[in-house]
Amino acid sequence: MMKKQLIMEKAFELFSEQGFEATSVQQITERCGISKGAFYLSFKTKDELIFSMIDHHMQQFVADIDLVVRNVVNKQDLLVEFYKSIFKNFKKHSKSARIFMKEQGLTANKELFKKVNSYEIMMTQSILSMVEELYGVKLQDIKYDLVYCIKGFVRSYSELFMFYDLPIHVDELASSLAEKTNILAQNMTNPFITKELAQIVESPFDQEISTDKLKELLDQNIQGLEESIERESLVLLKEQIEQQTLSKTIIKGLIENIRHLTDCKWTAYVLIKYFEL
Amino acid sequence: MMKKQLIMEKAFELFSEQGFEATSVQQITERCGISKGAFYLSFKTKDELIFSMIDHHMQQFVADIDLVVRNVVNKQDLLVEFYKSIFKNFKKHSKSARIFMKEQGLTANKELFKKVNSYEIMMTQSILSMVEELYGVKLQDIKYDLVYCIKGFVRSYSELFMFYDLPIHVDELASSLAEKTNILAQNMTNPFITKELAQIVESPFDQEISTDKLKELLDQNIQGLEESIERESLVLLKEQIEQQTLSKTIIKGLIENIRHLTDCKWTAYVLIKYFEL
DNA sequence: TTGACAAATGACTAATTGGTCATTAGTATA
DNA sequence: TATACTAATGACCAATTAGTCATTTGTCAA
Repeated sequence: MMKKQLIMEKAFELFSEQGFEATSVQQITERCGISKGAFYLSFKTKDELIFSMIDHHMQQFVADIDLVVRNVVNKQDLLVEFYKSIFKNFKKHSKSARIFMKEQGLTANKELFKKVNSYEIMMTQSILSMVEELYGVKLQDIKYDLVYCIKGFVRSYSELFMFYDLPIHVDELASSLAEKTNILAQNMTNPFITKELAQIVESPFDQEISTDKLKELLDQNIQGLEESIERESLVLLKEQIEQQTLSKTIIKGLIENIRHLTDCKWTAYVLIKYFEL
Repeated sequence: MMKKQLIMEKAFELFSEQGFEATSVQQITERCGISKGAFYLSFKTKDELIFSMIDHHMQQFVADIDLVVRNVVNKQDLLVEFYKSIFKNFKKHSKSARIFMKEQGLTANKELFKKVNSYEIMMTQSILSMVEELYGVKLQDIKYDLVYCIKGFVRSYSELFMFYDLPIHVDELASSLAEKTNILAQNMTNPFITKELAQIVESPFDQEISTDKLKELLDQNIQGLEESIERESLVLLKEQIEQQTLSKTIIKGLIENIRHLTDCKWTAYVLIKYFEL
């Protein structure tokens, strides 16, 4: 378990230096200071490593956004907080963003594409639920289009973080984009993305969370922890999956208990979806 | 010359199927029905092939946009025509767009990055000049920001062409985005991208067109043509580079003569910049 | 100290890579 | 037909790749 993490970290460095296919298992093991055989004890193939890494990074990203969107108290600040969170993430993880968000297009591997795409869809859904929260039923017919605009802003301005080490003021950027978003929401009359179109785009790669997968996920988290409130929360949550006896409020509380752990962000996100909180 | 084209075409197919590094010279030559040696008669290395392909496709793209931006008669239609042109291009060349516009999967090669980046900058400058044409001095302080919004729209909505074979109505999309752009232009008060920031982002990779390179380019075009008005125009234009004796109007006309040839689009674009027309 | 088991090694394989070059095929001129 | 030339070939090379497995090392309890 420890070793897996080491490999992923070092591999990540190499990927961001040289790119995907250009990095050999040899190089990874050298930088880790382990043997080739040891690598294959942790990962069955090189592909498995790549898949794990994408999961890891995308999960962090998606979960972070969703957290902000769901938890902002003041509706007035929601947009600004959303943009702030997203660009702070870009600033912090610009390398992984560069590798995983952009590589989408040219990955030969169909499985890989599907994976990245499914996370992209989750992100889109988070944004959509934010737009609904913000503008309610007022903007039923333009909300899908607005989501695409927001995604466009994010893509375009994130370039500033990805390729240049500029001293960007995230707060100013966020409030500038929030203004733009509001202006569009209030003035747009001619949307292009309709509900139907949005559904077509989102549907084909839709991903369900199976009970088994979720349990597996929890087991992983549990194993990595010593006796603690967080660990116990996880154990309780796992029991709730098999048979839900506690109230939603209590379950929500248990999830809150684990949310602050880096490795549990994703689990928390999935649990919220699963229990429909 | 003929063979170069064949190789580039077939290689392009393979790249869009399997990706970049995953395609071997072997595979390319097999699909072309030529030997390995023959490949290395046309290109010194595999990298040279990649560079040529990027040049070829990006040149088409950039030149097309610039042409539209410069030549629309009715200022009212400018925005719509711009978007229409760009998305028609995406629709037609979705594969190359997918491969080459998504730059940074290829971070491995610094030279490659610089190349793609320089084209990106040219595109940005075309958009900027459009914005200036559209809104004049009125929007001095938000024009750079507006350019980033436009780029964002393009990126976000181009996704529809890249990954899904949807029956998109380009005209509707264009007018929808034109509306958004105008709304932003008229209501935005809080721009983020200032002139200084824009200059920092654009400057480091600035690319100059050397006289020699331009002559080389013309020679290439001339060689590929039989006796014709177009060919003679090119010859005359080459003379004008060495010693400019004709008026700007005449030179403009000569450029118009060659513009319709696919292989001369780029040359026309460069010539216009060179003679400051 | 011994024995049992898991963790880790790195030499090895088989396949593939980009690139070379002595050789051959094809063509045009004399 | 003979000569001179270029275009094209594909066997070959050294380097590198992902992945394997017989062997060694480390770590326990008895």
